[in-house]
Amino acid sequence: MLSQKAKYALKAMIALATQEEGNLLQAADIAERQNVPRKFLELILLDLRKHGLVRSQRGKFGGYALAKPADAITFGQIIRIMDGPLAPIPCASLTGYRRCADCRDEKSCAVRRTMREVRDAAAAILDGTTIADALGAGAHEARAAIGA
Amino acid sequence: MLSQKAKYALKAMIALATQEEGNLLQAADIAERQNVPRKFLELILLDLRKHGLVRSQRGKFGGYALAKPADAITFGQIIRIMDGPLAPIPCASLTGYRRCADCRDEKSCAVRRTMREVRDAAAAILDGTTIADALGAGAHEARAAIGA
DNA sequence: CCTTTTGTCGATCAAATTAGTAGTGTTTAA
DNA sequence: TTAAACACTACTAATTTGATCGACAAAAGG
Repeated sequence: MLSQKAKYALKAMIALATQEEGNLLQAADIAERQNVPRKFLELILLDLRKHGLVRSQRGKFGGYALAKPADAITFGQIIRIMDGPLAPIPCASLTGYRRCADCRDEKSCAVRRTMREVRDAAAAILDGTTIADALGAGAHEARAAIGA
Repeated sequence: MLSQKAKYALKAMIALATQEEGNLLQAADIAERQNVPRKFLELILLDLRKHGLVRSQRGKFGGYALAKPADAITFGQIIRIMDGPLAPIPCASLTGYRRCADCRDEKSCAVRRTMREVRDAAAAILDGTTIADALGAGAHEARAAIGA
């Protein structure tokens, strides 16, 4: 399951992407537009900043902006920051591998094998969808259609 | 994330599938083989029985068996029973749809659209992989290769 | 310098979920 | 009738989730 936190983070990033280059958006603005608790959103933006996805400016007329072009930020990056690995189970994760305590033989584990397939499929979509794709309603589909 | 419960359920079903037709396997046996807490496993098997995936026999020499052929039971069925919908977010679920409280316009929500893609990809794999596939190490891949 | 506005950060918290455990009952075969 | 097995209910401890609060720091403007 995607946590509320990750969902809010995605929505916030999309909101930031609607701004033109260099224009700051304030937490309170984003919170109101996206219907998200303001203080909670601040924590999320802080976290995104610490991971280099947004930059912030303090003080009067401060706010947040994307730290990179919208087409260089993927859903996968954001979700991994907020919720951790994409894999349904740690033993099937590339970025956060952990052995199952109860596993007798990982090599022959059908659960692991199938969960790896699920992970790969999810990662292909989430690492292949950028914040820029999220802006135009049909952008990703269009991209997919031409095989990009 | 796949819960321990769902993981144990999958492992238990695979264990039951190794038995020949009509042969019962006891909870204690499965628990030991698969390294799963026995009492917890009993709850899981009970749940699987109530959903018609296993049958049980009480009393001495009782135990559990699959209620249907192994190739008629999918990972998706088992996971939905234990953990609920496959979709990462309720608004992207087919089997357990629920609107997001904070959503202004679902139709244009890029998060939802992308999570639906993820759901579809996961469902394709999990509803396409059966307990029978899990037995032979390469069964599913073989099946996939011939386009079945 | 002072005030206002805004991000930063630590602490705290209530509710839900997860991963079990315990114990009692009920059925069945020998 | 007894031992072995599933059935069912109840409980609980730990963790995670989804926040909220308040003090602090910085930046801009008068």
